[in-house]
Amino acid sequence: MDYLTRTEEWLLLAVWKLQDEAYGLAVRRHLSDLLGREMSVGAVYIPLERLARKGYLATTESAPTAERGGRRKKFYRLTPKGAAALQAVQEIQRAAWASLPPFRFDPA
Amino acid sequence: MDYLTRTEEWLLLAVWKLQDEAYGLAVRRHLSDLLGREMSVGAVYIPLERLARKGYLATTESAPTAERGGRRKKFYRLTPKGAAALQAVQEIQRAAWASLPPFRFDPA
DNA sequence: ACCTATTTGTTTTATGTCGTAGAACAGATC
DNA sequence: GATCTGTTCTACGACATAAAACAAATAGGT
Repeated sequence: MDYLTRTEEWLLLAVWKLQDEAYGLAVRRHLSDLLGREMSVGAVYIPLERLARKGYLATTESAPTAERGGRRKKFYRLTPKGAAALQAVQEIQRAAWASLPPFRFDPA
Repeated sequence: MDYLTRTEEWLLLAVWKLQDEAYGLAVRRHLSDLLGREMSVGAVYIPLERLARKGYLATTESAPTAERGGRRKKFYRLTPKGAAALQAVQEIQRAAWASLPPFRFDPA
């Protein structure tokens, strides 16, 4: 596609919004919430890693936290390249939705 | 995904905009134009057929026209179901982009 | 009139990437 | 050790794409 896919866009936006709390499961909760439907674990982690590999996200490992099950988290943050990709796709979106005629459907 | 993919969205919008002239190659030209990059033939026809199969588009065959290479065209038009799917995905988009903090990147 | 090159259009084929569910694994606290 | 939070791995279906094949029409020279 050369442009971000939709899930890629949503993941980048989730990371952006969550700021310092953007790790896998938090992103998953955020998006499940947004979409009104549970996302599978793989549907989040795999694309996140791909986005990191491509330079749209940067990662840092946290130290383990003092919480029940407090395993070390892998935090993501949006890179300038990621922000640029978001902007690019949003501009296309705007253009694609611009100046549509009114919707009519004539069964025929 | 359960939501339209991005190419599906763009294809539906192109069909919508082209109205009575929405056949494969016209859609391809329109989108290549919009995206500023040539789309392959398959990248248009295959998803279009899938969208028709799923009920987002309806099709009608034209009679051959009196033009050079005037082979019969296969016209698509957006169905109410297609319009509803577009609206659904657009609402999620709006929500996803809402209330983002300002973008900052601390290399670190 | 014919014949073949060209044009417009659609279908098919093959392949790589993406999306997804779910199980497995890891490491911490209770 | 049971349980909780978190990440990685595995396997498979769906989607995206390029390019070739196929189809059916006209154009134009002879």
